Amino acid sequence: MDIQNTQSQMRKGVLEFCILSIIQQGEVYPSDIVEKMKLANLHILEGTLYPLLTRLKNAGLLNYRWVESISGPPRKYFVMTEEGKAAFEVLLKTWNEMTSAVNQLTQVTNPISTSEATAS
Amino acid sequence: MDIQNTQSQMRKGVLEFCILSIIQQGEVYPSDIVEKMKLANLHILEGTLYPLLTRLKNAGLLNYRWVESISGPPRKYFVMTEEGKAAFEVLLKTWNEMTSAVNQLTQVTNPISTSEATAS
DNA sequence: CACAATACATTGATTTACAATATATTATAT
DNA sequence: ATATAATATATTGTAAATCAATGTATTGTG
Repeated sequence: MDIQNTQSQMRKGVLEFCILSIIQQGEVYPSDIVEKMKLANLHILEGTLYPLLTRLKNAGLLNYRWVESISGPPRKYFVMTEEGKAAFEVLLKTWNEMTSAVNQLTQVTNPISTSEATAS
Repeated sequence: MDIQNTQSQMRKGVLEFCILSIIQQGEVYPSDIVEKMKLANLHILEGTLYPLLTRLKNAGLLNYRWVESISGPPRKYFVMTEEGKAAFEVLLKTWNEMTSAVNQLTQVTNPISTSEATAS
């Protein structure tokens, strides 16, 4: 167990969120996603991406259409479903709440003021 | 596969980071950690926490000392090693870089208002 | 001495990212 | 035509980690 492992875990946690976000911004095929993720320093491999896209498609969050390519086999271009857009909004809220909570937990200069810290 | 799964993944990714942060802020025993995580809406179970603390201890990031309790068996109070403090600084940097990247990727136009994050 | 409360710890199942490899399509060279 | 290279989708086997359930141990109380 080393730090790199923990860093890797951090990135894993947001993979689906980021990929949904990329697809929401416009139709893309898998290689586009790999490229955009790499630009954000969030590397993802094809062996990870294809099963993930299949899971999201089966869950009803994504759809795809075949598009002919001028230089190779046809590509699967992915788009968000309405359900996918709604799911992304929920995840965006979760992301903002979680980063806020983690920032409070990890970057406090004062002890956590738990005014509501009564028993469970 | 549903949204709750993805939300859960997000939280998993920052578990070790948050736990190191809690221990860095002061000696705690496992139940303290569970409680503090719950207050941050980042729930962790004992079956997850004990192996995780053992991993961090074996990796040289943590140490512990036994402390007698007035109402039950003795407790393991955990403290950071120097190596652990250094590792936490690295993870803090990773966290800030990653959140910045994800926020750019997801095109968050409004900064999170709850923290005074002016870092990096 | 039995029982409850507290605390540390392990086991088995499930999930999932990754590395390696497989399958399929198109264009180019010979 | 056929072989080869490039591009693209897809699967398999392995390893790591969380979780639910359960186990072990210590202390105090009736």
